[in-house]
Amino acid sequence: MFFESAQTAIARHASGTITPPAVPTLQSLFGRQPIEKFEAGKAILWEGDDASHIFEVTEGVLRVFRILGDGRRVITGFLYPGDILGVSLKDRYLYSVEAVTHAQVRRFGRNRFQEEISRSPELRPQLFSRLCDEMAAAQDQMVLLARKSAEERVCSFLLLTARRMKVDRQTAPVIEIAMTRLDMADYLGLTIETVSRTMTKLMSRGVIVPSGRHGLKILKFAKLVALAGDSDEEDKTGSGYARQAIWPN
Amino acid sequence: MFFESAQTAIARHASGTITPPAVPTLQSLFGRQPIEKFEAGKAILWEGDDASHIFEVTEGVLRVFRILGDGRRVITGFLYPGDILGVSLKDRYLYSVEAVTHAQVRRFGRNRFQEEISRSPELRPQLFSRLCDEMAAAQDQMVLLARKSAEERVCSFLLLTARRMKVDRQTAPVIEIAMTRLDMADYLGLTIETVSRTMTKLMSRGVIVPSGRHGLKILKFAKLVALAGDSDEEDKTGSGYARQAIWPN
DNA sequence: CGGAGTTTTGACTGGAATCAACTGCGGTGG
DNA sequence: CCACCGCAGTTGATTCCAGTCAAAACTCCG
Repeated sequence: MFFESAQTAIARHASGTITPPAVPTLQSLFGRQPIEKFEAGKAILWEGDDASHIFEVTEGVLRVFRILGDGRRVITGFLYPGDILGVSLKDRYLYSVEAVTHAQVRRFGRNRFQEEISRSPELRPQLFSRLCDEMAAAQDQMVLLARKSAEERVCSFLLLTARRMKVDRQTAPVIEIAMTRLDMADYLGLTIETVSRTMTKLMSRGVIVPSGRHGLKILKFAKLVALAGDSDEEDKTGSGYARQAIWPN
Repeated sequence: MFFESAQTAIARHASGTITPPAVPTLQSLFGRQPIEKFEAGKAILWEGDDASHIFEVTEGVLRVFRILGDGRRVITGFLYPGDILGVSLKDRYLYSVEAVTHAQVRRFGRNRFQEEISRSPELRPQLFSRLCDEMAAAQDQMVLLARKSAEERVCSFLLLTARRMKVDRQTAPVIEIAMTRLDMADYLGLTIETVSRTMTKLMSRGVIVPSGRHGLKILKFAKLVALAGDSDEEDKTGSGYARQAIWPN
């Protein structure tokens, strides 16, 4: 599977003897870069900054967001280990990025990154594929924000989180919600009160139950899917999600 | 300017003697393809279809949309002449596209398109640039849908339309609203009634006035900008918008 | 234990949705 | 030519979902 193999390559690099992987992956580019650590709440980059670097998340969760003039915040996405940050860029970053939890990233100069990309016919389709995934996620989010109710939004978010953690839906999966209610609200276009109320309702209906500090056990997966609203969508959980890259060399 | 020069290349191709442009552009790829016409309301492609072609819009306006299981529709964007359609794709289209007005497109096989892209170091950065523009637009839209009021949404839409028509803001520009209230509503995450009421209010305040069948004259441009809500944003009207492509060969 | 930040809960409000009636316009055919 | 129809758009009355305001409860630390 695409993501797995990339992760494995990283792991090899991080631990022992460093040998270039047989097929270069986007992540393998970052393998030799030093790890940078950020505590929760610290900024990795700011909207409007000179877009000088590309980042790979190696640990933790990040939030990507923009702020309206009067302080309204919109979180456009969360980043997890294995995600790459700053790929879709102009000459300045389009958004700010902060650590939600303690987090680690590797950094790669943009010019060098672009050289590598233009040199390598293996890397290019991977990069295209990433951008397309990002676009697909953005469109899902537009659908959510434009037409879904509060409950549908929260359920969609829980399912998205479950998907990112690659849980299998059979065994009452436990997901970790690393972010605060405020982060969730700013991601879902709601208020913290509405998020809280909706979560409470889902718990009282036995769809989910708390599980430890930030954990949530999904008791009724099918119910959650139904409540998420996009009934026509294919099943995106599991291996079907990581499709072959369609872009040629 | 980036877009202008591309358009000019197309125009040359369409009219007389066909000579390859000095620097190939994405649009010049489409120059020799036959023109296909669609009447208003007809579908160009459907979500889930085999993503076999890339399109260039040469005339008219298209809507890009997705449908929730129960019929709710979300328009994720509109396409104007010069826009390219189907670039950000997996093996299946992520959305449906219909003609809003009578429209014309040129079609290019995806495999051939990908060959051309991977062969040409001039074309690749242009394609990346397109994808990045698309991402930027998607993020603006997420901000709009997540946090803006009905009035801010409508004003943002009018400004976006003005920008796409490259009007200059000094001379009380007239914009053409080709789409119906329903299209606007499904794009802005509102209902037709709310769109209608908001437009009426803007007219009664003298911000805009009707101008012919589908035309709107913007009388108070600065007011419209203020009402659009994103006060921190830079001025995107005019030449500053078409930046240099940042991607190298 | 205390205090700050986060989350929950409750009462109330408000902006947009809904439901419904009406207007205006363009096309069509008697 | 104009009466009629259908559709897009407007306007009004009412509803309702999520926002706002406020206070209490919980959690994590030092």
